[in-house]
Amino acid sequence: MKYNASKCGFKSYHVFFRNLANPIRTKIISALKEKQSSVTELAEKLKIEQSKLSHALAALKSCNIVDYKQKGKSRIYFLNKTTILPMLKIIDKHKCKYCKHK
Amino acid sequence: MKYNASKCGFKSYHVFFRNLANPIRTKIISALKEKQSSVTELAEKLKIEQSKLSHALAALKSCNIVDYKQKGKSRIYFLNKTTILPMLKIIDKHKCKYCKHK
DNA sequence: ATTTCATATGAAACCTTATTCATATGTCTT
DNA sequence: AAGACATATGAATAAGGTTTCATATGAAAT
Repeated sequence: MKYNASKCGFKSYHVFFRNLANPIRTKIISALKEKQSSVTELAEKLKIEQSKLSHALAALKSCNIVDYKQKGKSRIYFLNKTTILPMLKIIDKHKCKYCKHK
Repeated sequence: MKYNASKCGFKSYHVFFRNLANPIRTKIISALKEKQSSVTELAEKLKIEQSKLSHALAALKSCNIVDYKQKGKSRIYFLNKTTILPMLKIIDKHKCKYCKHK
């Protein structure tokens, strides 16, 4: 995937969704929902190698889904909760509605 | 992509998002937001060939993003507005916030 | 300024998804 | 039941995304 360097990494809906259409990236989101973390912390918690995480985080950041603050050598990534939490809530509700039987 | 035949086509967020991560599918959503339509109508309006649309609609239906009612020979597809409209609204807002300069 | 720790980046290999097109299925009309 | 119209489906190929791994960059400590 190629990421737009400009401030906003998407012009159309599908580019935003594409960013979320990946298991590693959604795992990162779930983790950051609980607690902001450095790449190393995410790597340990999720058992995902560093380079994969960096790639994934770059993608998420390109659409402003996450951001980070530098803290010493580490980058502490945090979730854009304003956008993402209500979004996940909608999906939970949707799932609930159509997957009652599971 | 393979679609789950069971009622609910996704177990994890990224599968739901993956479904929306495609320009044809988001175009269909935009079209259906305005007006429910048959495949032929969509084909004309969006200038997308029938077979592509059928594939795309099958994907969207697998996650209950659209549904249809049979009407004669045609299938009238309609959007699951309950889920999708608020979702798009969140993205619009997000975009607005980060793309002011564009 | 060198080393160490933390993270990012690039490119090839690999894997997944989309497109295409021929054909099948389904529904109505006659 | 045959024909016409509408949509779906399958499979090969094309297109696109992800993983991997080697290397680069950056920040702090010595």
